[in-house]
Amino acid sequence: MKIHSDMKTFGTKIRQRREEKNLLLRQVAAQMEMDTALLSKIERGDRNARRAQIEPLAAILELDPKELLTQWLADRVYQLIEDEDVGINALQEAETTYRKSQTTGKTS
Amino acid sequence: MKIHSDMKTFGTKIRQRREEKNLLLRQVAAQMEMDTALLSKIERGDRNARRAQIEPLAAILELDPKELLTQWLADRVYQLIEDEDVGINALQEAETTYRKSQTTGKTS
DNA sequence: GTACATTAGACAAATAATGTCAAGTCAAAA
DNA sequence: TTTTGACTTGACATTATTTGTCTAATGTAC
Repeated sequence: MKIHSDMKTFGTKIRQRREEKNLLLRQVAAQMEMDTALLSKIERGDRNARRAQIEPLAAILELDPKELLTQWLADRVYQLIEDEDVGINALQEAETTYRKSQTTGKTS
Repeated sequence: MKIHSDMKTFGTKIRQRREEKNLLLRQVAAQMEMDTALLSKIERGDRNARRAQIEPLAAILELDPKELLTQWLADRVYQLIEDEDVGINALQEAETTYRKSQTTGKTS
């Protein structure tokens, strides 16, 4: 699952922050009500956190939730395209679509 | 699942092409060895095709497989970010990561 | 050595995606 | 106005993927 040693910005970000705050995996995991092993995997990038776990995590680590979410989403997007050679084209196509949807303000 | 009436470029693309070629759903579906109903859903954008179905489809419809794949990927990327307001930021982050991975040429 | 933090791996549980079927709509032909 | 054919819908079954758990490692400091 991990591709580049330096690729997982989400995991490294939260690990870095956890260490800054001198917290142990098990402490954070407990607050998140998750298994320590799982959090370890998330930090190391061989599992993804779930969408619903982002905000709680940001709160515990005192990180900006939007930034963290961005990072998490970026990882997932990247995982989707990483081994396709038309990856960038797809990204740009998606971006166009997204921008359109924003300006037309459609929600559902 | 469908958000904007004009959003699903993959589905509309293949439907358009199928109609150009005057093929029936069941004809294409048969060649793809899939249920007609499923193909219908895919064309209408309420199901995604699988990755492995893209090339066969492109062949049947005589579409450029890379373009079709791009479209398919773009849809999936879009689906991932569509209801997040940091969507664009994530896309750009992902793009940066992707470009880096390309230049360093890492594969696994 | 023991103790503690983290990691790895196998497996289980949960969730999501994909596929199937039968019944439905709709339009055009008969 | 029935029938036919193409397509669609929705409920459900199947399969695949993701997420979570447990136990046993590894590594490091004491």
